[in-house]
This record gives sequence, C-alpha cells and structure tokens, in this order.
Amino acid sequence: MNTKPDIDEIDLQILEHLLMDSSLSHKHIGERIPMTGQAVGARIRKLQDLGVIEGYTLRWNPDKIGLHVHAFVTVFLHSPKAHSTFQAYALEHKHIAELHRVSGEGCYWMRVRISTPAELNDILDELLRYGNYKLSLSISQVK
Amino acid sequence: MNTKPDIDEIDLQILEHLLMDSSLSHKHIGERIPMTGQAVGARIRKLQDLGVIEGYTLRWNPDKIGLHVHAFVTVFLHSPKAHSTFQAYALEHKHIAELHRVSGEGCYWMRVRISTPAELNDILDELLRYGNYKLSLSISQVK
DNA sequence: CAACAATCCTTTCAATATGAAAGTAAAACA
DNA sequence: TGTTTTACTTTCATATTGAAAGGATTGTTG
Repeated sequence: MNTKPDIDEIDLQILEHLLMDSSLSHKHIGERIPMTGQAVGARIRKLQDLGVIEGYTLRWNPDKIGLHVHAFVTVFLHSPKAHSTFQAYALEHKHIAELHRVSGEGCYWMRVRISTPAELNDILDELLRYGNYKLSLSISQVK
Repeated sequence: MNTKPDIDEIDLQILEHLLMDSSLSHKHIGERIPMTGQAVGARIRKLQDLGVIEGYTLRWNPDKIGLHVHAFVTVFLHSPKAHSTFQAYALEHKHIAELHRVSGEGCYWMRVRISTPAELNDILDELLRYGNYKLSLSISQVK
C-alpha cells in the first residue's frame, strides 16, 4: 500500500491545467499531454472519485460586487463551551468565507469578505460574545 | 455613475450557482431563474467582461496529493528595502499559495501548502532573510 | 403621441464537447 | 507462454455551446 493513491505525473499535469482554467476542454488539455479528450475525461473522473478534485468553482472579484473589505481575523475563545456555538455562528454567517481551527495564534482563523468597515464592526461586536480577536485587513492581494 | 456596474439580482443568483458548481450547464442554471441556457450564457459573458468572474478553477484537496501541512504565516519585514525581494521570493515559490499585503499584524499574510513540517521549516528559515514571522497551522478547515 | 432605439429575452441552427461502449496494445503476472 | 489488467484510441449518440435572427418591452426624442 502506498501513501498516495495511484496519481501519476500526468494526473498532476491535468490537475494543474484545471486549477489554472477548469473551463479548458478535455480535448485541449489532451493536446498538451498528449492524449485524447476522452482519456483526459477518464482521468478527471478518477481524480474526482479519489477526492482530489472536490468540485468546480470560480476565481472572482468580490470587490466588483461591493465587497470592499477583506479581513483576516484570529479568534481567541473565552471558554471550551463556546466552540460549538461559535462554529454554528460562523457557518451560517454569509460573510465569513473561510474558517479554520488552528494551532499557534488563537483558536480559529477566519476570512471575512464584507461591504463596509461598519459591517465588519458589527461582526467584531458579535465575536465578543465568544471571545477576543485580532484583526488584519488585506490591503492588496499580491498572489 | 453608479458605484456598481449594472449587476442585478439575477446576475448574483447565477454567480452563486457558479461558485457552488461552475460545471453546471447554462441550461440547468437557467431552469432555476427561469431563463434559457443561452440567456444565462450571455449574462455569464457579461460578468466575465465586467471582471466579476476572473476565471474557472477547482475546489480540491491538496492533502490527497501529499500536501499535508497547511500554514498561515504573518510576516514582519526588517526594512522597507526587503519588500521587493520578499515579494519576488514569494511569487516564485510554488508552495506559497496566497499572499496579501496587510494592515494590522505584520506586513504580509500568506498561506503555505506543503508536504512536511521539515519543508515548512526550510521556508521559515528563508523568511528570516527578510524579517520575522508568526505561524499558525490549520488543524481542520471548518468552512 | 408616434416613431425609433436599446435592452433582454427566445428560437433556431451549426459546431463542438462529452461519456459510454467496443476494440487494441502493452505490461504484469501466474 | 497464455491470461488478465490497465490504459489508451476509435466510434457514436447525446448534450452543450455561441452566434444570429426575431420579438416583446421599455425608454427616449422629435
């Protein structure tokens, strides 16, 4: 038994192509390998079955629809009891785009995308119910 | 002149659908609006032209191809002169998946995806050339 | 008010991409 | 050596796509 399932170099090439542009046709990707579009399709299905590919989504610009504030928040919970309610709060909150349990600084790290500083302020107020926080604002995304 | 370009509720619905699954057919999305697939296609092209949709990509699981370490690093640069070399370093580094200039804690925030703690150690060593850092490891992604 | 233009949709149509199935070649293995 | 497995290609039927043309509605202007 290997640590990795049988994913070879060709699979990784296909993965890289799709990460760059998942709207590429199988045929187009196949020309680079080279391989027919159908063979590429079969490998992509394999990557999905293995759970390497979880789904298809967009690269997009939230700023263009008015979500001008991009914040990184480290959360320090008051008490162990706060975890479940905090997670429930974060999961249902539309503007909490990402949430991780972390070791290191604090208990959780989260990404917030929201329209205005005032709305961010509201979120921070709500966070105080669960614990404390440390805030960083993204000024520009370099990569 | 409006702050937003002409993006209406229907556009946002389409955007949400594509964020959930960008492999949905235009026709399928159209059934929920409701609208023909061709009309959905035209709106998607509009969203691309406006720069709201920047491209198509995957949701995937780096862990499955051996990238077991997911780290968030806050970087504090020594001096103003370090910025350009640091950015160049980060941009070309394969395992630095995301980089933001931030206000708040430190100068930069970055996401690192890498195979082993030992390799992370190497990156941290290299970071010391530019400044200091603070490290958090993602234990589990909640959202 | 009437004519016109603009917008946004539908319908139609031709080109293309897709997945399934069958066939083939090469490698792995008894 | 013969058999099985694997991974590809070819073929084919179906579905998706974008372009073009047509129609309805709304807004604009003389």
